[in-house]
Amino acid sequence: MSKIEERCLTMGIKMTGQRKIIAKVLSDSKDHPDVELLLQRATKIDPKISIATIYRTMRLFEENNIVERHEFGDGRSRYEETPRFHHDHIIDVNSGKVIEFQNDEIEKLQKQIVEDRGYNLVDHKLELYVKPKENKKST
Amino acid sequence: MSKIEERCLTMGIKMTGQRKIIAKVLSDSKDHPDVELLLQRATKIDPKISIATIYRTMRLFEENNIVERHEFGDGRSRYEETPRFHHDHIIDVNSGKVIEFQNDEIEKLQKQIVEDRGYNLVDHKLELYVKPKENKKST
DNA sequence: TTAACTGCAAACATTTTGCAACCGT
DNA sequence: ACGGTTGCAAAATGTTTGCAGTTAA
Repeated sequence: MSKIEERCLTMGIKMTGQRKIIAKVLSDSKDHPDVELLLQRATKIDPKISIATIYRTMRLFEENNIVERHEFGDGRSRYEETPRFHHDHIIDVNSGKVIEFQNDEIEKLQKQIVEDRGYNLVDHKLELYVKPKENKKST
Repeated sequence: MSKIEERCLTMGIKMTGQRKIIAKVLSDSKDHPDVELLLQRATKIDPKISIATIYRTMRLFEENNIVERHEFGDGRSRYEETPRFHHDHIIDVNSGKVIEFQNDEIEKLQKQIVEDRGYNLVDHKLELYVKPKENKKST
């Protein structure tokens, strides 16, 4: 049973065949797939799964904090299993590669910034768009 | 002449009647309007301006670094005149209000994080989603 | 003058939804 | 059995584009 499927049971989510497949596909993904890619991967297991089910399932998982949804600026949503330890993302704009990182000091500063202004932090998004260091500039 | 119109001239952008209106509307906006809102405001000056022109003009301005485009998670793009001093955003998820802030220490840490990994920072996005501090919790 | 711009409507891409059939508990 | 779930296709949403007519330089 996939990690995500376990989380679903904890949340009392009814696990249908399709949801199990989607849970497994995303649990096995080491990248940050979009709906199209999830559909491709799920289709290999169940060729008649529909994109509407992927959308509905990702929404369900997101509402239950089982997955995180990201918008990295390419127009569509991308997903990852909610990580046990929070991290942010570095996006290589040349290759599209996404690298995860963690920085406690920034986290602390964020909390402090909003609390100084009378707010509580409920969520945040930090994305660093980068290009590889090079001697020659590309493009 | 609006601040944005001046910037356009510097960039050698041909200033049509519609572009002048859109430039003025955005220069006068103190919030972060989306295309729909820009259209509403522009329509008060020229009732026959079209939404396609707003889209095309915002893209043109964005490509020339005259405006910044943001996606605050509500599905549509929102714009602001490219600020003379960089800042990030706090979004009050209850009211939708956007507050700008600046923190040099975080900026420095971001640069350091990517450079330690062999990259150059070309852009970044930092958004803090908050709720007002309260004694009672709402929702 | 003429290449670029505009308005309109159609096209697009992504996501959501209505509905009848289906399935898990 | 029955309420939730699925697949399909249609609709909704935000954005882009082809084209014929218009305009700024």
